[in-house]
Amino acid sequence: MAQLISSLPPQPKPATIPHNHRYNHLLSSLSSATSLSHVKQAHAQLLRSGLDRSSPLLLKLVLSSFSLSPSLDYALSVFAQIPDPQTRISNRVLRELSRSSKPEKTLLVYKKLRRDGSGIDRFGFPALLKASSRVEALIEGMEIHGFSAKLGFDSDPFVQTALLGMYATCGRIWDARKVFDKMSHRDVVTWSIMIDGYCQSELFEDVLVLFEEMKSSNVEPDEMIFSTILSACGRAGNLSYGKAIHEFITEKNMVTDPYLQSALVTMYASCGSMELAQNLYNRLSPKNVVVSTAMVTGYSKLGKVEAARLIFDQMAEKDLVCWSAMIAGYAESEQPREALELFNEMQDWGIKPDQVAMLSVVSACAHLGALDRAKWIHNYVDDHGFGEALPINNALIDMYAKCGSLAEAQEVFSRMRRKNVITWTSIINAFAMHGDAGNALKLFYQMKSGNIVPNGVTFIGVLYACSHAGLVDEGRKIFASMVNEYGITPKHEHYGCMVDLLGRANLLGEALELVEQMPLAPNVIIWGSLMAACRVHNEFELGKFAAKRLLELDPDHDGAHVLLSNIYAKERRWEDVGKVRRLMKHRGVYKERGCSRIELNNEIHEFLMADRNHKQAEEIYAKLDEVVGELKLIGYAPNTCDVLVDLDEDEKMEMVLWHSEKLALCYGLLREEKGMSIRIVKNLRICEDCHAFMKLVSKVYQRNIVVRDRTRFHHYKDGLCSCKDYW
DNA sequence: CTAGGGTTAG
Repeated sequence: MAQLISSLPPQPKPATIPHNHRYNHLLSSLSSATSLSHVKQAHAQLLRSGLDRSSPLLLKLVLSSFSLSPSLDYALSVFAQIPDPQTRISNRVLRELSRSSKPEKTLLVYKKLRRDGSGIDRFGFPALLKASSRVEALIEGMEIHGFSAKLGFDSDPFVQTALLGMYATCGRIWDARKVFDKMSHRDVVTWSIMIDGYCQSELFEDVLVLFEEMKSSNVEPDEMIFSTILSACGRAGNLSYGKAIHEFITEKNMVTDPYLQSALVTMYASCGSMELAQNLYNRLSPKNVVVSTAMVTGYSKLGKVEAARLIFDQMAEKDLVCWSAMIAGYAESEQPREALELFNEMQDWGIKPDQVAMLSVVSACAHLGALDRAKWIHNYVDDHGFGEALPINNALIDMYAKCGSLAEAQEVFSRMRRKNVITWTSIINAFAMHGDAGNALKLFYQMKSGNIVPNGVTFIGVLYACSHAGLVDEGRKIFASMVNEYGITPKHEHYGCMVDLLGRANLLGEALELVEQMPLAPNVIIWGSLMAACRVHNEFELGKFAAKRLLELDPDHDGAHVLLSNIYAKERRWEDVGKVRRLMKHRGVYKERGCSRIELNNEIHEFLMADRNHKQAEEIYAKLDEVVGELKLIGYAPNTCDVLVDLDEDEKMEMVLWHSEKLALCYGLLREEKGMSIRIVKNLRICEDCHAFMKLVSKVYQRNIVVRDRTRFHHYKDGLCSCKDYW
């Protein structure tokens, strides 16, 4: 057919070809067109043949342009050339646009139609409203609502359902409900949008009530509405209702539906019960990719990444989504090396990452904290066309900051043409975690003057910065403005920052007052912050109180046990010390083993505490002896107060000296060129002794040392640390 | 000619 079209004479002779022949010919050309150039040729013929008012042909032309054009622009220009398009043509254009990748263009066409006074009927409104929902354009949606009412279409059930959906996706659940209540006829689709709206607004109780109402109004539930309900059960953590729905579905023989299978697995996983998910999964045969991926994600989110890997390895065919689920699983389970390894393996299989997969990879590298690897990934991002994507750039800022390079984080930030609240939050947080409160606050004010509205996450970074710089009044003001100016309800994290802020400034009474007055029940974060402040300021009584509250909530919290036993030791209450120790032994509480990484020549070296597995272990321990000797000359004495196990003082001293960050540091001293910074990433918080040790080494050996611990960065230079000894 | 509303895994 392509041959036929291109061999047509440029000027068909109208006189010799009958009208309906030309009509049929063009119609069949358009129907069989397989590329945009065919459509363009047919378009040209259409214009020449005098059939350019024939609406079936024009409709066919518009539809072919939409389905064959790589961009929507050609289709839109075809549409624009139609002098006075019939309503059914413009309806189709609205429909195509509203489902396209550029739904906002629907609203532009709407405005044009309104300007031209062209008709929009009850078939056009659902498309317009769908477009408004997709871009969350509430104002436009309401205007369209008004217009549809003026024309009397707001009593059409399809228009009403679309209105309902528009309000629900724009977060206006009560406006949605108003439309719903006015409807005289509701079918399963109506109920399903309404229920999904409640689910999106996290009104899970209402979801279940509504579902009961639906059943009693004799509307038969279908597969789709069950998957909506199941997701509500999962998000609400309502396992018993979820199970009931499962039984219901089983009775109706619907468990063969792949959508429902994955909805069930996701529901069980969100309720924390992978046993039930696995139970169901075992009975499925064959198992499709989607449900297997749901299993992988379910296990990963519960921290059972090995179980996830087992499912993953058993999958017969693997697509991009399941690869990225597994990569994200490792990235979020603190196994960034496995995540990056898997990413390489995925590429070996010839699977190209998309933006979502790329985000997991960037985040894995952020967890890893390896700067050279970060630069490699940044290059990869640019080379594979992700360099302009906003979410990717936001993740790059975070990655560079967590790999210790504020400069590169800033570089990414300043090159970005578009910035959103996440961009600003990321750069503010970057400065905050490096202890540069001045720049963090400067950026915060810059952001506000640029009319970017901060959200709850932004304030965590800003308050964190204030706390670590001792800016008490500034912090108080900002906390107040968060509540009063921005109407953000503080969460535990915010109160935790405030407790930290006050605690650091030795305003422990005020910190306690805040804890007692806050409307939330204090959790592990809050008591942990208070306890840490007490540790720094040697506030034994309050420290014991906070540690005990913490242990009530988390009986296995290692830090609280350590603090309690240390305080008892300082008070020479040996019996209590013994009690705590026995309790810990009984409960099997022990500190997560310290682990530090250092990257040298693109290779990542990992050290566990007291690790002798490294191939240069001998040299490293010799270097350690040398460094310790050197430091002792200027007054260093190992400080064993953070050592947890019950040992005599000499043994404790050895334990402290074998902390993983000291081993990594010595390896860095051996291998890293003079003048280069030594960068270490640690899984736990750095202990007092290692902190003092790093400071001294930075002075004696004239080295800049950068240590990332569990919560922040320490930059050591000339015997001082950027954290000013509070962390 | 015959158009419109709701789903699944990262």
